[in-house]
Amino acid sequence: MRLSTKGQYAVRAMLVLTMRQAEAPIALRRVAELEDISAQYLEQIFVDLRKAQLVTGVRGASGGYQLARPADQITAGDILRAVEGPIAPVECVQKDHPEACRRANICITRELWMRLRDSMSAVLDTTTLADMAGTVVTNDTEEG
Amino acid sequence: MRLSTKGQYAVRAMLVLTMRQAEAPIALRRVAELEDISAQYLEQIFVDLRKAQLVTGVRGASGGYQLARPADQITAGDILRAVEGPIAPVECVQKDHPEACRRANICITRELWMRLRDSMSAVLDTTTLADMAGTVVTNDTEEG
DNA sequence: TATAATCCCGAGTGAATGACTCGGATATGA
DNA sequence: TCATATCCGAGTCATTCACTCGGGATTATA
Repeated sequence: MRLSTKGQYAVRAMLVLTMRQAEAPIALRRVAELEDISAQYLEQIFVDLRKAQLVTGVRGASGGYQLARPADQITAGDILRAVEGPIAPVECVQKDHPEACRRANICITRELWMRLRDSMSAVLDTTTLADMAGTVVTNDTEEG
Repeated sequence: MRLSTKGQYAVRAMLVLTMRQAEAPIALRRVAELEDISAQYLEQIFVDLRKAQLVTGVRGASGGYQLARPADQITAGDILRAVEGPIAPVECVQKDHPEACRRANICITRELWMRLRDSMSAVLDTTTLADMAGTVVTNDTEEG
């Protein structure tokens, strides 16, 4: 029942983009340094984030990444779904699941997993990057 | 963000014990048959459940397993913690975690993970076996 | 117009985990 | 005594995780 580092890194990286939001895009390498994440691994993560249209990449020298939407319109759920797939404790309660398993109608545990999924979504889908950035005590993001 | 099959099997197995609760203990092999789970794998799961004092094993012929407490005093959280460890989306927000990570005080994402953890616990720790068994429409547990 | 900086992309890798299996030892009711 | 159980440690095989490697395409800037 653990989040992968991919998910954690993605949220942290998105928060860097949020807090350093300016005219100029910020380079992946810079994000990696600030958050102490392997740049090459972070690259893969940004591929997912870009495909999910959460960030836009600017190529060429002095390029980088920017949020694709305002920070109050991107939730933690958006980010996690982009890099980790559907938020569901078990496969049979995925929102977009094509077919239910054949014991769905008699499955007692299914209701539990649905309620668990919903309680997770409730937190993740209502917490935006702006919310999170707002809780910061204006510390630097650098290592402490 | 997926539960392992171990956790799912554990809950299903405990529900079998709940619903077939009688004088006699029920054999592991029977539970495995009813729920279509590998008996040898289920054995490992019952080791965890027994160590967590959620079930008691009765050895010898016509032995088996029983709930160690009434079904309304065992929660889904008890079961999952027994077989999967602490319920926490990331390590740094485990309830029994010995030391916080060194960036805990400046870590923005930590609060999100704590809220996520709490929302998960809220569901899992308030749902008992009795609750779940109560929702059943008196169908047989056999495959359908 | 070089050139360095940057994003973009597919593939590979080594360790860890997940989901089991195997082979037994121990206890006990019939 | 013997079949039926729980108990227990170890082994296996596939998958996933958390990266690394080696390039190609694009673009500001010197």
